[in-house]
Amino acid sequence: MIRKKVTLKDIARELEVSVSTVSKALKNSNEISRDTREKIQAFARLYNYKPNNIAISLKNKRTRNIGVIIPDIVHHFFTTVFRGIEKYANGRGYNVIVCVSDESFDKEVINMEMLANGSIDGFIMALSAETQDKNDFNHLRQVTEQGIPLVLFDRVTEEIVCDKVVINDEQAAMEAVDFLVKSGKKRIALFTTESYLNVREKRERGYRLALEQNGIPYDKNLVLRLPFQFEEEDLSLPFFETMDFDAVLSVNEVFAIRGMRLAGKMGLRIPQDVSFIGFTDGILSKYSMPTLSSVAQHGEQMGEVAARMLIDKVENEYDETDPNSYRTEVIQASLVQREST
Amino acid sequence: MIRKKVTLKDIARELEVSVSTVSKALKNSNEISRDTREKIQAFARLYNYKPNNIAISLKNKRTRNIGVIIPDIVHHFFTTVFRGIEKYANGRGYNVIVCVSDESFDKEVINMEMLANGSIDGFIMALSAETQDKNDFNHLRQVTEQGIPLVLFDRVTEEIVCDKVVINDEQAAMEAVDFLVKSGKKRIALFTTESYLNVREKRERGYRLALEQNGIPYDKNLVLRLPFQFEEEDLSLPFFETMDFDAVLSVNEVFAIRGMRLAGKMGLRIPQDVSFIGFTDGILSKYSMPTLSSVAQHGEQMGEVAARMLIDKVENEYDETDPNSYRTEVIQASLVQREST
DNA sequence: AAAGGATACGAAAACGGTTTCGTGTTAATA
DNA sequence: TATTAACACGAAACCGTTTTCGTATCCTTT
Repeated sequence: MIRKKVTLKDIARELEVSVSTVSKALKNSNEISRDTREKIQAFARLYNYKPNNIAISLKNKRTRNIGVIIPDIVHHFFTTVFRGIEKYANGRGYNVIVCVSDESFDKEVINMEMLANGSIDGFIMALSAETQDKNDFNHLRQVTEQGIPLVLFDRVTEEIVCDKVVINDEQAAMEAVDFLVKSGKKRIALFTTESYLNVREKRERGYRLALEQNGIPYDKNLVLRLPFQFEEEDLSLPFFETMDFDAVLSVNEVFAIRGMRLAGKMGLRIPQDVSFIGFTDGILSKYSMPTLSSVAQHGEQMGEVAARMLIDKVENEYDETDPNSYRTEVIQASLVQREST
Repeated sequence: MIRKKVTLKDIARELEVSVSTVSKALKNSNEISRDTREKIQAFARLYNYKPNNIAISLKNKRTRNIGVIIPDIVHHFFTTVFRGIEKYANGRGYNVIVCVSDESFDKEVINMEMLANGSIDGFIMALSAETQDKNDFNHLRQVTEQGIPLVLFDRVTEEIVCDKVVINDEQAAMEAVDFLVKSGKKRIALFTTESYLNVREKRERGYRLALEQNGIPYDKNLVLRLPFQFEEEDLSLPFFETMDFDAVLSVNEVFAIRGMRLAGKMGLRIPQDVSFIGFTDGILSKYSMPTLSSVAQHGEQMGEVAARMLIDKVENEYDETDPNSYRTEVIQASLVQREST
C-alpha cells in the first residue's frame, strides 16, 4: 500500500546495473546503449521514479528555491508583489519560501539566517519598519558577503549595494497633487504614517515639491501623522475640527478610506466638497463607497522584475565587488481615477 | 571580501582533527575532551560556522519545510490562514514553501509533484476550484500513499482520508439567517457563486435549513448565482428588477459589498430597507460604507490548527492505514455585527 | 606485570544523486 | 595479425552532515 520513493540504487539493484549507468541512462546519455537506456527508462517510468530534490541540491549547491521576506502577508500590496514573484519564479523552475518579518527586526534577522544556510539561492525582500527605524543592515551585508544574491523591493536602503526595484513614488505623489490642483483644489491635506518608511518619505517629498511648483505654500497644519492602528475618534478630532482643506492625499489606502467615511458622516460631499486620493491601489479602493482614486503601484510587475533580476544573478556569473553589477529598476506608478476625484 | 561558508571539513583541516571529531565537538558530545571541544567551538564561533541545512535534510530525510498550496494569494482569507500557519510553524522550527494553484487543477498537480520530491515534510492545502469541479484527487492520493502527511483546510473533500480543518459553515449560515429573521426580515435573498465549492454548498444548505426551521418557504427566485468576476450591470438587473427582498445573505464579501453599493444607488436605506450579511470577515467588511456584518472565519486560528496537526503527524509515528489516525477539526465561525444589520 | 576499562579520537558508511575516469570488449584499421 | 579506436559500462569521488564502530593510549586494578 505505502510505497516509498524509488531511488537510483533501487533501480540499479533490480536491473543489475550500476547506479552510474542508471543515472546516465535517465539523462539519455549516449554513453549508454540504446537497449539499456530504454530498459532503464521504462522501468523508471513504471515505478514513477523522480529524482530527490535535496540530493540534487546538495550536489549542485543550488536549491532552485528563492527566499522572500516581507513585513506582512495579510497585505494587499505585498501579496500582489508576491504573486508576481511566484508566477515568474515558477516559470523558471523555482519555488518560493516565504518568511514574514512582522515588521520586526529580530524576526527578519532570524528568518534570513535560517534560509541563508543553504535553503535558498537568493533573497527578495522588503525591509521591516523596525529595520528601517534602527538603520541596522548587518544581516543583509552578511548575506551579500557570502555571495548570496539579494533584491530589495519597495522598502529599500541606500546602505546596501544590491539590485533594487522601487516605484517612482515621489513623481507619482507630485502628479496626484498636480491633478488635485488642476481640478481646482486649493488646500490639500496629507495623511501619513508615524513610523519611518522610505516610501512614506518619498511620497511626502513629492507632495511638498508639487505644492511648491504650483505656488501653494506648505502648511504643516495640513499634515496629519497617524499610527498604523487608530480609532476613528483619533482621526475625527484633528481631522475636522482643526483642519480646513478641500482635498486629501493619503500615503496609504486605509487612511483615505477612513477619511472618506468621516467626511461622509459629516455630511460632506465627495468629491465636490473634498476629494481623496490614496496610495496603493488595492481592493479597498475598488470597493469603497465612493470608490477611491488612487496611485496604482503595479505590484505584480514589481514582483516579476524582482524575480527576474534575482534569478539572472543566481544563474549567471557577475563581479560581486563591482557596483556596476547592480541596478535599480523603477516601476512607473499611475493614477487610477475613480469617484473620489 | 567574499568569504564562502565554512564547513566541518574546513574546520577539521585547520585544526588538524577529523571531521567526525568536529561534528561531535560542536554537539558537545563528551566523547571529545574538554580541551578539544572548546578549541573547536571557539574556532567555529569565530568563523561563524552554521551547518548546511541541505546536507542535514539529506541525512535525516527531514527538511523542516512544510508546503502550502492555496488557490490564490491575493486573498484575505487565505493569507489570514497562511499567517496562522507561518507563525505556528516558525515557532516549531519549520519554514513554509508556498505555491499558488491559481484555481487550476494542472498547476495544483505540478506544484505538488515538485514539492513532493523531498522538498517538504508535509502539505497543507485548500483545493482549487477546478479540482473540486473535476472531482479528481489522484495527486492527493499519490502523496498520502508515499506516506507524506497532508492536511486539508476550508476547501476539503470526502474522497481523501487525511486530517482536515473546516468551519461550521452550515451552522453559521443558519445563525445568520436566524438573526435576520429575528430582526423582522421576511424575504431573505441568497447571493452565491456559480462554480462548485464545498464551502458554498454548506452555506447554501444552512440557508435553506434555517428558512425551513423558521417556516419560511424556500423561493428559488431569491437565489442569485454570480460568476467570480462580474460587472455591476450584471447584478443590477436581476437584483432589483426581478427580485423582491428585505435582506441578503452572501456567501462571500465581494458580492455583499456590490449589493450594498447598488442598494445605496437605488436609494434604499441599509439596514432599514434591506440588510446584508456576508461571509468571510475580511478587510472589506470593516471598511465598507456602511460596514458589513459578516460571518468571521477565524482564519488565523484555522492555520494554526492545521499546522499543529501537520507537524504532529510529521514528528510522530502513526498508522497510516488506520482511518482513526485522522481527525477533522471544526473551527467555530461567529457573526460579527456591524452597520449593515 | 598482566589484564581490564576508560578515554579520546579517527575511519568509514550512509543519505541520493552527478560526474570523472578507468577498463574490458568488440570492431575497424594498418 | 597486431594496433587502435569506439563503445558500454562500472568504480569511486564528491556535495556536507551524522553516527556507528574500531582502536591506540593511558590508567587502574589484582
